[in-house]
Amino acid sequence: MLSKKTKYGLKALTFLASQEGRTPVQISEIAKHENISQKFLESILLTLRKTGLLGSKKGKGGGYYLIKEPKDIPMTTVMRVLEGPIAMVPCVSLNFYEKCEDCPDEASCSVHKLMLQVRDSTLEVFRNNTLADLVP
Amino acid sequence: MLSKKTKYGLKALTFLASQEGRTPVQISEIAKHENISQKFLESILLTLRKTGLLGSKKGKGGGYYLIKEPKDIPMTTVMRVLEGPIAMVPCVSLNFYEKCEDCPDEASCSVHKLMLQVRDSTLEVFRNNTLADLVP
DNA sequence: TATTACCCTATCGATTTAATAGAGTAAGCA
DNA sequence: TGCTTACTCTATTAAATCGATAGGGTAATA
Repeated sequence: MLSKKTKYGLKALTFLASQEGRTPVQISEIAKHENISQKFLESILLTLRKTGLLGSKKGKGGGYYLIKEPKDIPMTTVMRVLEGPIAMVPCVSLNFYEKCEDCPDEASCSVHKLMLQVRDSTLEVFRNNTLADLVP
Repeated sequence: MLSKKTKYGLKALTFLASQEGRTPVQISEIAKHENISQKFLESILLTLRKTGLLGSKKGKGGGYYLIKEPKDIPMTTVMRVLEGPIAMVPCVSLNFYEKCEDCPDEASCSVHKLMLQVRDSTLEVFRNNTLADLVP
């Protein structure tokens, strides 16, 4: 299940991408427009800034803005920052790999085999979509 | 993230599918072979029986067994029983649809659009795999 | 009729999630 | 300079979920 954090994050990014220029947008404006708890959104935007997806400006006329062009922001990046691993199981994750405790042999694991396919097909979707594709 | 319940359920089903005949297999044997907590596995197998995927036999020589042939058990069915919705968001779920509380218009929702693609690609994987395909 | 093994309910600790509160700090403007 | 605005950070919390465990009940078979 997609977390609210990811959902809100995606909506906020899309909203920023839909702006005319790249002038800072206040948190309160984003929160209001997307029906998001402002305080919760604050922490999400902070994460996105720390990862280098967003920039921020303090003081009057401040807010958050996109650093790169929407078409240069692939969904793989966004999803990994917000949701974490794209794979449904750590043992098939590219960026967050972990061995299963149970499961003596990965190669002969039925779950592994299936989830590998799911990961690849999901990954393809995210690779084929940039932030620009999400803007209505 | 895939729940342990689903993971264990898949492993148990695969193990049953790999058996020679369709004679009942004891819970304890499955649990031991797959490194699963026996009590936890009990509840999982119970679910699978109630859904009609497994049959059970009590008493000496009892246990669980597959009712249908592995090749006639699509992964879509198994995943929906064990994991629930295949979609990452209720508003794009075929079998567990729910409207988002926020989000005034589904058609223009960026998250909706993206998650629809993910659902379709994941669904295709599950439709192309039956239990028989999981057996090593 | 005794044993085996499935069946069911209840509980529990740990973790995660979503949200809230409140204080702190930097930037811009008069 | 001083005030306002708006981002920044820490801490807390309520609720939900997950994974696991315990223990007794019951039906079927040898």
